[in-house]
Amino acid sequence: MSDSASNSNSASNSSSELNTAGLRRKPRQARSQERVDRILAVAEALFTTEGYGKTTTNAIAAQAQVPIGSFYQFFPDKAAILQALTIRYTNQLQQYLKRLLDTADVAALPLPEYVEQLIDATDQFFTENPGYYAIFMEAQSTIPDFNEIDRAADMALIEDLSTAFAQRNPTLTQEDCEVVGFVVIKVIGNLLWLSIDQDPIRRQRLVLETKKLALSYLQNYFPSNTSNLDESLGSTT
Amino acid sequence: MSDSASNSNSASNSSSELNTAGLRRKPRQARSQERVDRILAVAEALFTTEGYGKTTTNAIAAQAQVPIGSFYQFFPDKAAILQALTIRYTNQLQQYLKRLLDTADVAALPLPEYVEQLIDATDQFFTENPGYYAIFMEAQSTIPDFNEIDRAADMALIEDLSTAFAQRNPTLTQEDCEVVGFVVIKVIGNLLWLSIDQDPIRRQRLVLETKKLALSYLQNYFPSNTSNLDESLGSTT
Amino acid sequence: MSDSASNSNSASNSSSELNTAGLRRKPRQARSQERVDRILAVAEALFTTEGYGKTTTNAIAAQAQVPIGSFYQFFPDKAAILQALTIRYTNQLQQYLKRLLDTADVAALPLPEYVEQLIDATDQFFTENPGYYAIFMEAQSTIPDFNEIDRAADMALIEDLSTAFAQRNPTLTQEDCEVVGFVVIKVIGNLLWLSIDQDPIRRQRLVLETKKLALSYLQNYFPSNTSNLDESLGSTT
Amino acid sequence: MSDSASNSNSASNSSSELNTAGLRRKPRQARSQERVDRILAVAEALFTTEGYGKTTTNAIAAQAQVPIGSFYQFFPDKAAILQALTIRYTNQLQQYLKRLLDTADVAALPLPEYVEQLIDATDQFFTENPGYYAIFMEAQSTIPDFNEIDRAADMALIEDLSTAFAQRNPTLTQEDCEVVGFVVIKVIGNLLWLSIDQDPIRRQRLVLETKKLALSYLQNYFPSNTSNLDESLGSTT
DNA sequence: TATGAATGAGACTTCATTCAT
DNA sequence: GATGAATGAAGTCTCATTCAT
Repeated sequence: MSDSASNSNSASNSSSELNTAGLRRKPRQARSQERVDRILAVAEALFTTEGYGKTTTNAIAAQAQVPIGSFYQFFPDKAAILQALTIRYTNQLQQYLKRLLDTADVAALPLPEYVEQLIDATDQFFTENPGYYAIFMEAQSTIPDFNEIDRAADMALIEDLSTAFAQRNPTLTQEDCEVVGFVVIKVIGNLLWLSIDQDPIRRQRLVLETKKLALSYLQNYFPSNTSNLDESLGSTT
Repeated sequence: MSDSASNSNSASNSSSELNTAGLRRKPRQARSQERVDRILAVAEALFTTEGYGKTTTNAIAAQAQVPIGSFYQFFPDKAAILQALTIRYTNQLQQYLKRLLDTADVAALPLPEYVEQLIDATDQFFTENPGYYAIFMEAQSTIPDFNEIDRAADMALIEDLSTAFAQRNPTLTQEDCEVVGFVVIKVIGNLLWLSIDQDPIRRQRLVLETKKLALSYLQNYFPSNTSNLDESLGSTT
Repeated sequence: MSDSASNSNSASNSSSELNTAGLRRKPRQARSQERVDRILAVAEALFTTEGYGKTTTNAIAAQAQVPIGSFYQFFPDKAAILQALTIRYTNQLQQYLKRLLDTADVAALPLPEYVEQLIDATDQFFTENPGYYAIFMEAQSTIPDFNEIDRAADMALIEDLSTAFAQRNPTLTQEDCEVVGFVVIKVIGNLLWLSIDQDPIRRQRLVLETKKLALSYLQNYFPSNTSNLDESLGSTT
Repeated sequence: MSDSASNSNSASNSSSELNTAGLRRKPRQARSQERVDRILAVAEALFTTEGYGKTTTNAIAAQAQVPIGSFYQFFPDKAAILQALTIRYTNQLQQYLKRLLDTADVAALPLPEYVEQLIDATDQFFTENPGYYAIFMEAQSTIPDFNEIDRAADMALIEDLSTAFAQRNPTLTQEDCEVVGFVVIKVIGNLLWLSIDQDPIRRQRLVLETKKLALSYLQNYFPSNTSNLDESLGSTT
């Protein structure tokens, strides 16, 4: 409470910026940030298990052990928390993939391996964050103009990918890179999310198909000498 | 199911069955059917423009000129109407595509043209039914176990596609056909829906990319001698 | 909806119209009307004793033994009940005075006696309806544009007076009559209301002064041969 | 109180005393006094435009650039500010009229001119302080026993008038003077306030009627040789 | 069967006031 | 003394659903 220093490492720093989006008041003090974090964590859980519509702000506040009045000091309304959650998620995924993509080895990987890494990473992220897509979709249908709000957050992610693409094939226009990045991100996200609640075997198959899909598509833009997909990705079980 | 000829004798039958899903009472009389139709039409409009959460059952009933009491004779609760809507939509899309796929000419088309037709048809359906995907997503996050409910409706659509695939390449297993059908349907749906509220130029580009994506992917399962995608699909404007 | 005839007598009509103002739904059934009446009665009491701000809609509904949901079926919001109350009051006062003024004897009375009757009647009305003015003032400061809303209701009252004036002195313009009516009504109302919570002696004096004031003023417009006010009104105690 | 010369030595004294009423702590320092003044100014504006009920203490404090914590060091609660405002207003009006009445020339004026000056001054005060009456009425219905609280403040004003009356007609008892003062003050206040939001022509007429009313009434207590009201007040435009 | 007035739990949100810093 | 984040009781109002007519 009275601890004077709490931010000597810059790691937590970036994470604290993430939660700032859509907030009414930027929580400067450590306790406030903890509260916001608790609120988001509880909200994520409730939205996922009960659904957005059936989750009440009072329930969120109560479970997060934050007075409802304080809740509304941080979030202007119920929808804001949904928005904060999606933005936080998008940023987390971006960080997650950025760490992967920025690794020199990965960037230099042949396309098939590259795709495999990308998709495995995304898959892992989804597994670790089961609420991601569900919350995304809820936001989609609940928040007016969500697409525009989201586009900004999404952009960072797509641009990272786009940059990697541009390095891999300098002849592509920026437009090309962005569109391809958009398609890849969205398709992977959709397919992996659909695979989540399937039985393990089918799930594994869907992940494999996702890789096949992405790779086949990307090869249009990154021609290589690898001609046999099955060889590079391994065959079906 | 795989019979290529669509029988004309039980035409009205299938259409009346469509709206039966999730209904409390099968409306036998013409007036009831009209009412159900009006309810669905109004609900579709309101869900799309206002969002599911902000649409009240009373508003739906009022606009559909159906007494609220009667409303609850057809639909057990608010969610049921969402379910009925998604099922109706899925069936409509299935009918829509079935009509296309069942045409002998189309089935015999080379893969690129086939894909093009499939995607253009889906795109058109989305354009004509702007609420489709939005309602789908709402159902996803609102109705518990929606995926399982939906899977049945989806199945018919996927099976149609699957059957077409089997005819095109008899060496594929049924499992393969179904998975590929699932992937194609979902990916096309997702991408086309994302393109809907984009500006025309970007939208056109996304449709093109969708075709590229689907074709590249399908060529893994339907090898042919067409090697140049751009030739077969035409280049960007 | 299907009731073909419902307005053969005009007597109860006017009384039922009174409470209709500002209502969300016109209560057609007897039970509904009773409820509205109970709500108004309870609200009047609570507004007077507790004040408008401290009176809750739930308290009103509870004391009136009307479910809060039903309450909001009749009144769109808390302010509407205030408005209904003021309009009802104005109408009641109008009815009250009209009955007096319409009496042939009264209309023919010399001005001093006429004024005396008018003020005594108003005083009695205020005594019988202690909430009148308080609620009026609350409405004044709570409802935006209340003055305009009120003006209509007020008009009837003023016009009755105005008509009586015109008969008494045909040389007056309508404009004159209305302004004088307005001044008399407002001044009497204000002064009598101020006298309500004073001790009896002072109160009686204030009523007397009110009569003196009104009479002196009116004599500007209705010259007569009565020259000594004290004679006609009696002298101070 | 009735001394005709207004002392110049304790000028700032009186002004600082004005805001002291109902305050928790007498602000000794200049900054505190500024703050109280700012609070009152902002509150007056907000109460007038938004209404008392919809104005929050936090909003007042924020707009007055006074920390909410400090706010509560000056005012025990929200109602206190309303009370302070009314008392300040009453004092201001008293000062305003006192300055007028204390002028030897005015006191010696014939009754019609005297009344005219009094009413014009009051009218001007209302015009310059548009929130006066509204805030008065709000206090009336919000603060319990406001009448008693107010009576003290009012008394000074009435006593000034009462004194002037006594000088004008020494045969009147003090009781008479006070009652007449009360009636005149209240009636003028009420009528002028009602005229404020009317169109200019009607407003002018109402001011004229107010003069006629007051003069007619006062002539009962101050008989003179002026017999024609219209001559002395001028005729309508 | 058809109707729509009635219901009331509970949703979201506000704001006067406090008190730890 | 000064500050403003924190508080939570309580307010207004909604709406899915029922059931008496």
